[in-house]
Amino acid sequence: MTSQNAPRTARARARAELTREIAEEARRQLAATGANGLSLRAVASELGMVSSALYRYYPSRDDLLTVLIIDAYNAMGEAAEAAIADAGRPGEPSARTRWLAACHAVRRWALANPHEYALIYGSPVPGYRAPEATIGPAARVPLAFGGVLAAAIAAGEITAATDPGPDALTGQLAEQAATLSALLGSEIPSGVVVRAVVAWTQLFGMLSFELFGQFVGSFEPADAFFAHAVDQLATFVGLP
Amino acid sequence: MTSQNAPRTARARARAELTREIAEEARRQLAATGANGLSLRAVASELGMVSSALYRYYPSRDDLLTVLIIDAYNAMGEAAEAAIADAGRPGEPSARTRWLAACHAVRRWALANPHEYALIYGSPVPGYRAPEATIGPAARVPLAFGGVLAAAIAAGEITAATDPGPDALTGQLAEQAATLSALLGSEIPSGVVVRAVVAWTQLFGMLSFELFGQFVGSFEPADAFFAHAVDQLATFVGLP
DNA sequence: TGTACATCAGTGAACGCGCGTTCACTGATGTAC
DNA sequence: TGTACATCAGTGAACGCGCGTTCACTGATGTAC
Repeated sequence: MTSQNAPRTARARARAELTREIAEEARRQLAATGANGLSLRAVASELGMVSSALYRYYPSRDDLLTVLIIDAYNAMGEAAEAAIADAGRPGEPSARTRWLAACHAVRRWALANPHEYALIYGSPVPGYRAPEATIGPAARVPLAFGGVLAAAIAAGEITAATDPGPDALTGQLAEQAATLSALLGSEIPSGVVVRAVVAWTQLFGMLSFELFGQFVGSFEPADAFFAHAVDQLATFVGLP
Repeated sequence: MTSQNAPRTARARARAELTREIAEEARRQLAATGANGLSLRAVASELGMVSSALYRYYPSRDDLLTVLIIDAYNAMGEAAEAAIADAGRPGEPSARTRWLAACHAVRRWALANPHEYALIYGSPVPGYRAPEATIGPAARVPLAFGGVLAAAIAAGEITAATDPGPDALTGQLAEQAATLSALLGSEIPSGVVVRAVVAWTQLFGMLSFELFGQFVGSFEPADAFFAHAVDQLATFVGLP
């Protein structure tokens, strides 16, 4: 996002600032109306410009959307990472504490930014194809959870009872889990990796249901259910 | 959807038929382009009519959308119910077999109808407020799973080990679970109900990730992971 | 069975809207000598 | 330090598109007597 050096000239400074301001205004409109309500004309006029001027900064609407998507992934990733770091302060924090803190931080972020959540975890925007630049930021949350697990393994905090016979993996799945485990750069057993992915999908399943209205009439408000579920799944993953 | 009696006059017959054909054409376009690509003008012209003629059949675009949403919920519900019924043929089917059959049926339907899945489980259509008529159909899938559980309880197939101390529920959650249990009209323990909802959200979390592209680069194709996960969660729910 | 009237389906034109994107332009800012 | 030229930001008009919805209308279908 930032160029190689701090901008020297007034022109370059103005450009950097406006590039940021456009994205910020777009984010504001996204938060207010959702991805479909994001209009270049509205963004421009809010900034006191004419719509065609935006093309000096972003080559198309999709590029602006990409920036918002990347920012949303990064914001959620940061929220999870910060929660994990903060849970580590008082002397003896267990991996489970950090794991649960990350779950709650992800939910807090999602509830505070429902349209940005929908942008990255809802139905894909029609006609939009995510470029490769989104892959890295999208991986931050899973990597944060993976980091907690890796540390837990290193500290011997994962109970061996979590990957016995029933977790024996077949061909395709075993390969995928091994690849993912290697990606996390650690010695997390495949069985634990798969259970973690189960917990990860459950987490986002709950959030989508809560935000998209599937809990209306049953587990709404979902606070208690959420807390209970992440707790049970932390155990499921093997965090004591 | 159907009027009280079979239509007598030619006019009434034609009306019933066209009402259905409009919805069918709309469903076709939804499947091809997604909810945003659904245009009254396109539907009308595909049927050889002028767009304003649709207003004799549906008062607005939102009403047509509502029909599609209800149909999608019903289709998925039927798929689950049929799978459960079919899993009951050969003499001694366990509740677990039926549960797993329902999970796989839901996934099969979702993969075959990705845009309809996105319509009901993706981000809400902007500006659209779901009317009460969608509540019943939306409940079919959860009710189908609930029915499997209720039968399992009646047959003594749920292991008691699934709701011990750790499943003790706090105020809000206990109430919600009791309400839901009563709604299923059976004696399912609250702890089992909550675990079933966890499994339910996990199921749809997986599907959304698979369909919306979050598994790209890790658990894609997701067949093996899906099978493994629903198996583990059937155990988690307490189905032996 | 036949006629007079009411109901209803479908037409075609129009309203009013907003969108992303292109393009030739002017005037300010920056750079090289 | 001053001048000549190149770069770039922002303008304003326009293109071409498609959308949902309204409305006065005509002609066919149905109904009552």
